[in-house]
Amino acid sequence: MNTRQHNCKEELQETELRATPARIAAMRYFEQTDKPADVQMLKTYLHKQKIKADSATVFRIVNTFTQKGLTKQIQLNENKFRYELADKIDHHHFICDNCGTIEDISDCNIEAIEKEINQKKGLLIKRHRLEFFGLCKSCQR
Amino acid sequence: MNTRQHNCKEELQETELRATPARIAAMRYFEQTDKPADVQMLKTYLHKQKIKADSATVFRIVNTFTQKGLTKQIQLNENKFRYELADKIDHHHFICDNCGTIEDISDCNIEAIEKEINQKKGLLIKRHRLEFFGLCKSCQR
DNA sequence: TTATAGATGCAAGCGTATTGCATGTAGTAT
DNA sequence: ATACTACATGCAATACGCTTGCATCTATAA
Repeated sequence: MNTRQHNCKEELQETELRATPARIAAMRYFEQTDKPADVQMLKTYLHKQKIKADSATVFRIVNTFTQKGLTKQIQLNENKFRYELADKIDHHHFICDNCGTIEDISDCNIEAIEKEINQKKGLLIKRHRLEFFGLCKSCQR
Repeated sequence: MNTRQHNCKEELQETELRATPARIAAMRYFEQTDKPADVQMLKTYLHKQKIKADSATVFRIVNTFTQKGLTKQIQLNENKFRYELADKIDHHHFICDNCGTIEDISDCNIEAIEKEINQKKGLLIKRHRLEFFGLCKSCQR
């Protein structure tokens, strides 16, 4: 659920990317759902929007989006990448072992931990990835 | 650096796995180094130990190890899996963007965060994965 | 409207990971 | 020590994610 309403076309032009139908629709996907998408999901979504795009194209789209900082690449213990908007406030994911649901988690205050690591070990931390696995509310029954 | 000294053969037998040369050597790899290994690395290591093992076999070895709880599968933003001992005390990884060095990080106290999430959202968290990315000490210069 | 840099489709190709089947071997019983 | 059996391995085929080269198409700007 992304409350901001973007003009996908403008957003693409701001990053010097041509506003092609496939890219506009992909952008719209990311803004309308908070489920990190893999290439197959995106491709399917595009087809439903009457835009048929080759897998290679979809791979290229997510790669350029990521490179331009629009999206970011994440891994949820699958042997493929997923992508989600990069400008969402810093958050993490919870993945249900049973049903696979992905839920956003925020307010983790990892920054404090990063600061401590920097002081202790001298590592310059730029990014982090944090995922939780377990059982969601309904799968606990 | 793992200070405990295991008898790899016994350890395998305890898990009802046959102590074949390839498995014993793989086990030894995991206990002698703290670098999470991918299949290629393991295969190369085995060859250096005069044990030639097919890639399929190495994949099967890490999968059975992981299934039996000896190792665990991790992802470091590459399109492949790595494996490391499962019984190491809870820790995380730092990966240098520049040179690729992997460093262990511990004492992060994620448990407190997990407890909070459980109370707030009712999610039952069983595992987590946390990785940091940035520049290591020598690459900062 | 046209020109052109950039995007796409298609097919080939690479690397990781899995699987079926025949063969080899560790562990066990004799 | 020997033979048996269940399990492990090698090999080849296959699946899948992802990338790339090249010809074609198109969004953008002149």
